[in-house]
This record gives sequence, structure tokens and C-alpha cells, in this order.
Amino acid sequence: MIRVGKLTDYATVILSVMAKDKNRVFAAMEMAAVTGIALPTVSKILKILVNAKVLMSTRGSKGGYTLASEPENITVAAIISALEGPIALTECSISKQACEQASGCGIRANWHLINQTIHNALESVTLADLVRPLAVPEEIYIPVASLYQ
Amino acid sequence: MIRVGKLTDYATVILSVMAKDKNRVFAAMEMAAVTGIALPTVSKILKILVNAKVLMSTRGSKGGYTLASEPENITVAAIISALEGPIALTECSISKQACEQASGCGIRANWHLINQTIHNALESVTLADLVRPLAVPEEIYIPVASLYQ
DNA sequence: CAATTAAGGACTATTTTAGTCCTATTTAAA
DNA sequence: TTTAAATAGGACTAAAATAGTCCTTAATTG
Repeated sequence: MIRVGKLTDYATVILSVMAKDKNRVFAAMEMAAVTGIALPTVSKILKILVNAKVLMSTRGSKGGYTLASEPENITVAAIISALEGPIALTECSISKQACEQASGCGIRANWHLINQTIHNALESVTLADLVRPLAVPEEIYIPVASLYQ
Repeated sequence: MIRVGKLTDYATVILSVMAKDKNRVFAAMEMAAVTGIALPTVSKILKILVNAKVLMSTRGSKGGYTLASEPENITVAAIISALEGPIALTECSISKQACEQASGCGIRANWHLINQTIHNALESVTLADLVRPLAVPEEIYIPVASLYQ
């Protein structure tokens, strides 16, 4: 299975709750209570999302977290890369060095294509789509040839 | 990073070598020599690919492995799921049980959409594309709405 | 100034993944 | 019919990645 860590899954749960009431400020403790995820873990995720600019935070009493942009503008690609790093399936897609080292390479340029295809797919889905479960979005066309420029 | 294990990466290397000479029978030892991947590891991967029907094998002396179908008909989705299991980013996409257990769910139906989108993307790339590195394929359109039926 | 809340980082435990090895089975050829 | 060359299957170990926790510091409000 191509996988994404549990933390990323938790992040979508947390962000979905926040998106449903997008102007509120949520404290970490509150999110832990609502989602059932342990507080230290929720905190960790929230901090990561702030660093990735998906969330904004305010410290001090009455502080907490809010969405940094409209749910329509927060893509699944952004959420996943916040928690998992750059979207890429293999090392060599990230650094060419790693690629050159391995023998038998020359194929791997194509992982790049695969990664781009997936990245585009993930950019086409937003947090707004996630909280609007059964809505049918407009058709999205992904011209693969555009990846080869 | 959304990731795929090293074994999957190795598998693409091995399969690419085989696709370039698609009617030959390759022994595991030969593949190890050509790719530089250790023999036990190569063997493990080849066995997995046979189980997934991506390769065919013949035992005994002069035995070895061959592609089970034309490179055009072996999709990247097939290769990845052979090594990683079903293509899905989260547990709950595979079993609904896992989904129901977690609190705060209801969002996760949408992971299903994301998984389908990725799966379609991976089905659109074949082994033939991998060995024809710089060719520009025809445009491929992925109508996301079709996933909602 | 006290209470509340986030930031940052270090650390541990758990789980997954990679990699190896052993034994059994099949086939071809001498 | 025996030997050599292959794959099949599974058990096991080691290494790496991930999840999860905790502690100390910093900021804000009343």
C-alpha cells in the first residue's frame, strides 16, 4: 500500500472539524476532546500544521489555532506534504544524488512522472471537498503531457 | 512523503530490464548481477511478482522468470500493489471496521476519493512507459466525477 | 502576577520494512 | 537415474521509520 502516516490521517480529522466552523479559534485541548486523539499527539500535529502555514496560532490564554486560509484553498497535497514532506514515492525523485548512486538507474526518471501525476491529483482535492462528503465536484482534467515540459 | 518501499523501487528496475528484452527468460542470479541488488533480495521480489501474476516462472535448470504480459499491459498500479498491497493511503480505506472504530470519522469517506484518484493515475502509466523514458504519451484525461458513481 | 495556551525540542517505544537464510521442490541434461 | 541448476515458501534478524510522550520556554490576557 502506498501509505501516509497515521498523523496525516489524524490531521485530516482535525482540519475537517476546524473547517466546519472555520472562523473559530480552537485550543489543542479542545481538539483532543472532540477527536479522541491524545493531547500530546494533537499538539504535535497542530504545531506541524502551523509551520506549514496551514494553520495560524495565537498564544496565551484565549489563544489557539485557526485555519490560515479558506477550506477551498487548502489542498490535500498541502496537508499531506506538511506531515510527510515532499510528495514523492522514491528517494531519487527528491535528490538526484540518491538516484545516481544506485545502479541500474535510468528508469527512475519516470518515477518523476508518476510523482507529478499523483501530486496533481492531490492538488485537485481540497479541505472543502473533504467536509462536503457526497458532493460531486466538477470534472477535473489532468493533461499528463503537460508534465513533460 | 507518500512513500513506497525500496522493494517497489527495485521492482521497477528489475522489470525495466526485463521489458527491454521481453521474451527472454531471466534467472534471479542474472538479475542480481545486472542490477547490483543482492541476490536474496532480488529473489524475494521476483517471487512476489510471480504471485501477483506480473511475472511467470519456470523451475529447474534453464528456468527463470519472464513477463506475464506485454509491457503495455503491465500498469504501475499493478506493480505497486504487488509489493505494497492494495493502493490506499489509510487503513480505513481498506476495511470499514478500522474506520468505524476511530472517533471523529465521517471525513474519511473522502480518503476513498483520494485513493481512487491516485489509483487511476497509476493505472494510466505502464511498464512500457517506464522503459521509453522521454516519450511523450498522449494526453490522459481523468474525469474525477466518474469516481463518484 | 497568575493562569492559560502555544513553541520547540529531546527522548522512548513501537511498528514496519529490509534483508538474509534454510529447506523443499521441480526440471534438464549428462 | 543421478546431478546440477533453478524456483517456492517460509522463518528469522536487523535496521529504520513512525508514533507518541514529556519537559522547558515563551507569549498573552485578565
